[in-house]
Amino acid sequence: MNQVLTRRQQEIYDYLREHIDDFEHPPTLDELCHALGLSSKGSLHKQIQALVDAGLIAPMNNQRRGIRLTESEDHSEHPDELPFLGYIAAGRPIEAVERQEAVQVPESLRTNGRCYVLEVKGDSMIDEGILDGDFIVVEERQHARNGEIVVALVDGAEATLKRIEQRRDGVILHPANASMAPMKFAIDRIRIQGILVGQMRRYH
Amino acid sequence: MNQVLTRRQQEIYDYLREHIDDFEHPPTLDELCHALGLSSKGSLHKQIQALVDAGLIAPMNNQRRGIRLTESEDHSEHPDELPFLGYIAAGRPIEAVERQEAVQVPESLRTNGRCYVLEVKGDSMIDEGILDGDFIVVEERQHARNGEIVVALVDGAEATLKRIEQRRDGVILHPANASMAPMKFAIDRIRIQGILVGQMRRYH
DNA sequence: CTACAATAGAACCGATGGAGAACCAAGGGG
DNA sequence: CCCCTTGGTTCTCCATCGGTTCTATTGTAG
Repeated sequence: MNQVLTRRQQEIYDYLREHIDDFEHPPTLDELCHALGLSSKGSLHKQIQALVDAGLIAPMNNQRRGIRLTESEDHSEHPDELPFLGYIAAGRPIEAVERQEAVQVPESLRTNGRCYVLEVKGDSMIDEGILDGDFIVVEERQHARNGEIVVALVDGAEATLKRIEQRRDGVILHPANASMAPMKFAIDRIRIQGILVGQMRRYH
Repeated sequence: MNQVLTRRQQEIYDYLREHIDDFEHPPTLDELCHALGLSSKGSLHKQIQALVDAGLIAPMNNQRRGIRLTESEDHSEHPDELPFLGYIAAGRPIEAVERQEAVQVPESLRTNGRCYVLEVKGDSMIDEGILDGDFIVVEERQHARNGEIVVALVDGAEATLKRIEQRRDGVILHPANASMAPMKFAIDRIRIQGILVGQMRRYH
């Protein structure tokens, strides 16, 4: 069963991991075809079947309930905890914490995607109510919609937390601090690492 | 018993979770049919039966008006949940929520005392990074140290979230919003209801 | 050239959801 | 105590949706 995926299979699987939650219900083959720009559900079915064989998609034996990813079992033991990866400060790489810890995060502050927790250092997002010392919940994702707050990697080195605006001719990162100016970059200098989905602060 | 729901079954279950409280009594099949736009209670019954088999609806053996959701067993013991009491807006009493709900709150955001959760309305604490729509965790307590952020009751009527300064001759409540001024009260006009110990925000 | 991935498209067919009728049990009113 | 209403249960019938299978075509790597 476990074999290597073809390039297309990998593409489709990646697409599913990212977008399966965009669907109201688990998508049918036809819906997925449309979303992927295919026009033959027969073709798609072959790819899906390969992913089923690889154990990545729940097999649906002639049932009609749409396509679901197999549950990743690594969430099993601590369903209410997410990994704490380290500290993020504007303009420096994410400073990883030496030994991986876990942080309790309520369901409502996360998504179904892969999430992790960072602690914010610095005041670059202070006007959005994100303060030094706050914990943020980030969903691992490579694409963002304009206006979302993202963890972005500049030149593969500096990590930063900013509101993003993606244009044809470049990417603008907007800090939320009156004393800092937006910065514009060529598209290929920016890599999105995740999207801000939650935030927590303690006062004691 | 436990199997995956079909699309329609999921729809109907979602509908029930959402609207079952709209009915005066637990609904009859006919009422549900009407609400769902069906015209045959026989058909509906088939779907309901599937949900019963899936363990989501309490089996109703020939009882009338017997459609009830099975208590989600996760209500049983949730040490990680706190009661959600309602909304707090500066200058108004706490607006209690009709039916008490619970909110997951990580341990790190609460204390050992009795805690509860409120949703913030308004911008009076914006400069402390507490925005409209944020959830705050409050420890029930009658006394505060100066500088703590408290839920205070003014004249037994208005609830408000402010940083507190207690002096010999009165109590000063400091908003965290440049456009609002601190207010001073006689000591006996203010009753402290709780202390801010945590805060959560969701971005999705 | 051969092998294989990828797609289009048609054809197939069984699961699903819905209509409607018949049946049955409980309760209320006379 | 009987009858009628209300509402749950069971049944058959049927259209359609959606997963599956097949074949044909094209592109590409070896």
